[in-house]
Amino acid sequence: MTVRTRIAPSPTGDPHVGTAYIALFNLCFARAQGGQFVLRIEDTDTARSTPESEQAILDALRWLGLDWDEGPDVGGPFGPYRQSERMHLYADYAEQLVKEGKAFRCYRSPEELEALREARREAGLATALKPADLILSEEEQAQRADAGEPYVIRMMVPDEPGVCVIDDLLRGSIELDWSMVDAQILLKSDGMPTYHLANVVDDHLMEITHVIRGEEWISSAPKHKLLYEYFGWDMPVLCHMPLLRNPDKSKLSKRKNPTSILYYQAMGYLPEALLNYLGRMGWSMPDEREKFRFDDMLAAFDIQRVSLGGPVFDVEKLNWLNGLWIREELTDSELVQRLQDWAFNRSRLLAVLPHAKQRMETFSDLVPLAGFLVSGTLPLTADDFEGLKLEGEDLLQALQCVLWRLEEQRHWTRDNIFADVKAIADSTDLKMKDFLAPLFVAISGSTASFSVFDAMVLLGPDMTRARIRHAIEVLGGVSKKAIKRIEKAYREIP
RNA sequence: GUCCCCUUCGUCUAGUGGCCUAGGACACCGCCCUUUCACGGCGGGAACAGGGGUUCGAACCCCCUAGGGGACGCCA
Repeated sequence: MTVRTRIAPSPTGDPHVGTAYIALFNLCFARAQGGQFVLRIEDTDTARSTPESEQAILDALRWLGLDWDEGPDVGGPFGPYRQSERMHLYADYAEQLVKEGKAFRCYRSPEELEALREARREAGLATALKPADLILSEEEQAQRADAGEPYVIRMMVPDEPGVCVIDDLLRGSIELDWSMVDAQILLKSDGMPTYHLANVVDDHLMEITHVIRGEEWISSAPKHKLLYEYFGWDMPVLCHMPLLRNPDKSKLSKRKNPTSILYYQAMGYLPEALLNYLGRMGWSMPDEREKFRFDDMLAAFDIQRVSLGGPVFDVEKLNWLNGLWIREELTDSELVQRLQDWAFNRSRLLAVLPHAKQRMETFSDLVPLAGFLVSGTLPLTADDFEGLKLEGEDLLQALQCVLWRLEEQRHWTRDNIFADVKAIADSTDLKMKDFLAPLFVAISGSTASFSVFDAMVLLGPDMTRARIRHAIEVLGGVSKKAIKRIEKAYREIP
């Protein structure tokens, strides 16, 4: 048996630990059976996916020690959907389905769609829009086509009651109601395929035999199964992994937890330990060992040992495990090397020194001045924010707004960060200087520090957000009631 | 709201009908080690969501209820 699995991470700007988690299990599953693991980054959302973000994912996975095989390069990891010569592939397949009556052109506008969904909601029906709801009269269709209105291609789906049976490697048969399955868009009006079409076409062309993906995909499996049937292709074996969770059990998200691999890098975790920890999420060694290498995991791997309850990502246990790795697996000289590679290297120091140099009188000033750049969580207390112009509820609101704004920032440059912070500062009647003071404390632990914007650039988005989040916590946190009020104010900021 | 998935200590988990008076790990608490803090060692509290079946026997199989999560986009 040749097993090929693949991963289609969604680059939300940074390499997500959830992506590494799925990649790890794909890799173990494939290799344990002598198969291949083919990595493909699949994001047809051109607004957010960039060659840089895709490269960052590959780099992060390599840093963790994961690797992959070169498969038939149908998608290929480097922005395949932006390559225009490949674009027609998906359009061709979509057209083929239209010709066969298995898909149709849809000229409905977003407003019409919303109205249709609303009507269904009111009628107490599922909001899934069916072909019958969407298809226009022939005259109307022709009229909109002649007017050159944009259209999408949607797949036909059953309208009559019934269930679709999906077989899952871990969960057995899952019965999903066809009433929940809408006439999924296959080709967007910009000519891009949606995930659903691209995924099925690519998996087929790449001869993928097994798909291991997150649980959030279960409900769209019927669409995929239907597409395989429409095309007359064999469907891969499906396996849905549990979702990594925040401490409150919701799906792991950067609003509640650092999710970027880059953050764990910046915090100074060993890649071996982080990978080890991910291997303990929903999985265990037969002998219940806590500490193991990737090779050990591979040798003992059995997909049936995956437990289905969504595991909470517990930073405390990760910390313990990382400490264990440092103490037990690294010699002193190896540790020296790791530390040098991590932050005490030439290029890193060169990036920091220009900011510190102006304020240095002796070498020994460096660590007090710039130590916060290589620290993790700062030892802050509410007292550190005393005596500033901004205080109380206003302070929390300011920090929360900055945090939200920065969470949306995709391009982490000094200018962009400055613009983000300024926008929020302008919404208050404070001077920039006074507005910035608490931010200094949150980011660097002191009001006397070099430019907070330079510091944020050097710290990177995830560490910056973690620091602000920590500051909010130290200040007592934002109550549910306050969050509503702040959200309202936030929305009014241009 | 509708559909689906899930449910063992606070957290990660072992457990696939008798080995379970439910084991390990993190966290917490106590003691020891120690000039301090860690590390390490020893010990402690802490769970089968609830209710019905099936069975000689149920954490494990079935049903119902409850709780949690996910999905319901021209995002993946």
